[in-house]
Amino acid sequence: MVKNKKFVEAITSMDEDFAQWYTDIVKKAEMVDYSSVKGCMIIRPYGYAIWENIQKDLDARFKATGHENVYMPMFIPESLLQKEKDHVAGFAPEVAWVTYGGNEKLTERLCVRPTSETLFCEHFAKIVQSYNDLPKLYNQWCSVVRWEKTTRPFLRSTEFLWQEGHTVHATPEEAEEETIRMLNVYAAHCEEVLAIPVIMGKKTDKEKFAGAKSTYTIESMMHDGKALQSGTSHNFGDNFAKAFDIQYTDKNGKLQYVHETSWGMSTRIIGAIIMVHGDDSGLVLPPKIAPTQVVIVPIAQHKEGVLDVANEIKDRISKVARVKLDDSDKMPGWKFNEYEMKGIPVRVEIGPKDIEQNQAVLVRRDTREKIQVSLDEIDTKITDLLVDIHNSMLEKARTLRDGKIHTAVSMDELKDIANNKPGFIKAMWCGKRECEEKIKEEAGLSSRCMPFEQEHITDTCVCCGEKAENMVYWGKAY
RNA sequence: CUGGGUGUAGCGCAGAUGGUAGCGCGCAUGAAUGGGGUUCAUGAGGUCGCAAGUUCAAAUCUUGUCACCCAGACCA
Repeated sequence: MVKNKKFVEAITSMDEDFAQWYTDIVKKAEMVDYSSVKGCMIIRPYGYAIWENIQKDLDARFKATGHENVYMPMFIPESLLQKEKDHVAGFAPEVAWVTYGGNEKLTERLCVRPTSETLFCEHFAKIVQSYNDLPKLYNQWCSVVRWEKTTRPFLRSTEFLWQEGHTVHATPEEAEEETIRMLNVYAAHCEEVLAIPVIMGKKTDKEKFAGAKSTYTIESMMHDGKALQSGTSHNFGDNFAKAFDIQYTDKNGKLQYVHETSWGMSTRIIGAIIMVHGDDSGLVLPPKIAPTQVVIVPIAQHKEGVLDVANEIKDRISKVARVKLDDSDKMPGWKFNEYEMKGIPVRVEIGPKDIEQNQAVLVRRDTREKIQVSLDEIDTKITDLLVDIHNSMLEKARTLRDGKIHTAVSMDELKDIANNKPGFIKAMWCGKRECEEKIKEEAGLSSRCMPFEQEHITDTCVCCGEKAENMVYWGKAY
């Protein structure tokens, strides 16, 4: 293969090797670096700035729905973790343990939180006594540790950043309402901010969270057709309340168990942003979370007046967008490639020829379309363009995804599609775990969710032929 | 955890049968150039992942170990 030496920094084509393409992007867009601890990633300023923007939006949505932020310890005593049996069984295999404090061996080992249900439960048990204390709507931003066997930047790392919401309610109805409310918050965030279309639905029992009564999910599809669980919301019912003895006195003076929920979204979503929107030139960032929304590249900047005009328009654009002016001594072509790699939504080119005509060239990252605009209206044009870019990114992602959703009515068809066409497969399911496991084994597909928007494909289960209960999205997942 | 691959300068790589390390890009300085990774000159930068072992001598051979990549299994 002939490699042009000028393009040594170029990334692997996504069609050639999607996994390698992903790795190239996270490294070359300077989002992460590897650390010396297995599976742990260093989130570099550019990656972290994206996370901060995600945080800002989500946090506002949480507050708007009445939630308060708290912070729990990162250590959980073994005995506390043990209290809910399904929960321990689910997490124990991937937990990191602290056994020494200084030089002294601990009498009880502490686990580094893989999630904080148990800590919240212990706390809720103390602070909830009466129906007047309910609901408690808490959230925390923190990192958690899960000793995963296979790790990849953002998608699955040993330590990762996330938020976990934990709420307790007086009634099952309120808990269910909260669970769905937060799922909707996630879906809205994904579509309105990240331009990622999602499928909302319920997890099967096999796939639900350890200790939950039911788990709801938003599933998104990556460019290679694989699924990424992008956020989950769990209704615990009174499972944890019983294990941790979280009771309150109701209006009638009777003791009742609380009903609890938890919901989370993590830095994993950054992996989705990369794999949903990215292309062979690098990242394509949704404008709302792009650390820099507009980059100005002056052309022939040493020439009289160019930088003055560039600075002038920068000041004006800064009132409507996060803007950066690159007046470094690199070549314009170098800058073009660099900022495409970084996924900056809009590039402004301004050179002597433009200045003569009182104009600038806008180039949108998603379509690469070049637009000439008068300097007089550059700020309003950019405002509109950022909105337009968001909308067309969402539309494009939706179209791509829908083109990769197939339907199967028989096991043979299911296997055939699984082997030959990347994407999701809609198929009917009887609800039995055996069938789900058989589909995993024979077709390599896991159930992604039972979507809220059900379709009737056939009357019978794609696997066993017995009466079907639900339409399920099946797919290969990250 | 299973199978395959990789580890030599910031990045990408070359170093046959052991003899003490090289190329391209990048970086620094200067000059020209500037609308898609521009050019020339000069220069800096490496205990060859780590640890033992064999040897007069190890990037090279042996063993161990750590990390990363890929495919699976496991799993938010």
